[in-house]
Amino acid sequence: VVVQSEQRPEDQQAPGSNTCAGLADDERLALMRLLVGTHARLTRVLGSELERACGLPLTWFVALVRLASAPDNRLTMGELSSELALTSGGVTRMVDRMVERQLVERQHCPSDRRSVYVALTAQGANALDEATATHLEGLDRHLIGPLNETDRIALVVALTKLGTDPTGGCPGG
Amino acid sequence: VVVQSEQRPEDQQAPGSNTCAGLADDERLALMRLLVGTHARLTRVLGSELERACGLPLTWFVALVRLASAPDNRLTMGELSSELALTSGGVTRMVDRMVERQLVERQHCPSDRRSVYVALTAQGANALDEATATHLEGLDRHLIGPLNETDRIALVVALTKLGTDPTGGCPGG
DNA sequence: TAAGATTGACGCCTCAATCTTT
DNA sequence: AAAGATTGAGGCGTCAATCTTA
Repeated sequence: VVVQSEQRPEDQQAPGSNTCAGLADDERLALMRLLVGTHARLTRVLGSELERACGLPLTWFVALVRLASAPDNRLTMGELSSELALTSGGVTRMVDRMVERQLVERQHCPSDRRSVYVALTAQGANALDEATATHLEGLDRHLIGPLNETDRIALVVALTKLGTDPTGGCPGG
Repeated sequence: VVVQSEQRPEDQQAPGSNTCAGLADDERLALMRLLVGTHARLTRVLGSELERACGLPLTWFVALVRLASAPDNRLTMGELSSELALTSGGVTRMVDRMVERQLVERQHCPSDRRSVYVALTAQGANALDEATATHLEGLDRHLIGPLNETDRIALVVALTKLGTDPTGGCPGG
């Protein structure tokens, strides 16, 4: 069921008028703005902290986590693409860079020779171990710390509902 | 006050072990993952809908909204940079592209000749008017629709607390 | 023909250096 | 010297075309 917000007077303006004076106060835009701003700030702070401490981009860390928790510590390119909300081409290039640093390696997939596995290396596992403490501490400080338990639970509930939106559009899924 | 999460057994593993088997279930990582995923999906869907319907990138729309609600429909580059969570260089290039499409124009700032105003043009105001209906409808469908009022309010509260984190790092602010 | 992955072209951002004005 | 804005170099992602295998 689609909830149609009640019509607001600001929504109806003569075309060519002084252009949406009250638009900045729109509740829907404000919420979106909040979400985008929070995401930007959080990824920026956590990313630079992790980069400084461990020389590891935040996106690589996420990829390493997914690989580490996958069966045999490996995933196909396509699976990784879904996990990271990246296009196929984007994953190819990210994996290229991670292979260069020997954090992961490509492996043939015997059951389907079109697919290629990307597998965690020992070096990748070590890097993940080292980075984990730093990142979890950053998460505690910037994401968990400012919220009480009620906030945190409500946030999970709301984001989960948004995540299961059937009209969604993921590149890799 | 920083809430220190209770120690989880998964956090302590022998170095060089099979590497963080339970890491994927960590509550903090899961919440961050949810936030990043929701942001990615939402900006992707709303962005492509707006682009298809009006030929306007989502980031431009946000910029136009900020300009439209500013005094005299204009902001300095630095102010716009803060509003959009973009670096100074990023804003320069974005404004370059918007000037090219005649949605905004640069104006000298008499009071401080180092600054330059970016001002909404009539054409920019029209583009904003046209895009607003599409975007608000998309917001209703993808952001407001899936949530009930309780969720929505809780989401605003939580994100606001995260936004006022004193340890934050904005490029333009 | 379709699916999985890669590649080339390109868009958009960041960082650091630079220029102008304060 | 410091602040506001711009520029060049470079990183990282998307899209569309391509190649290989099913």
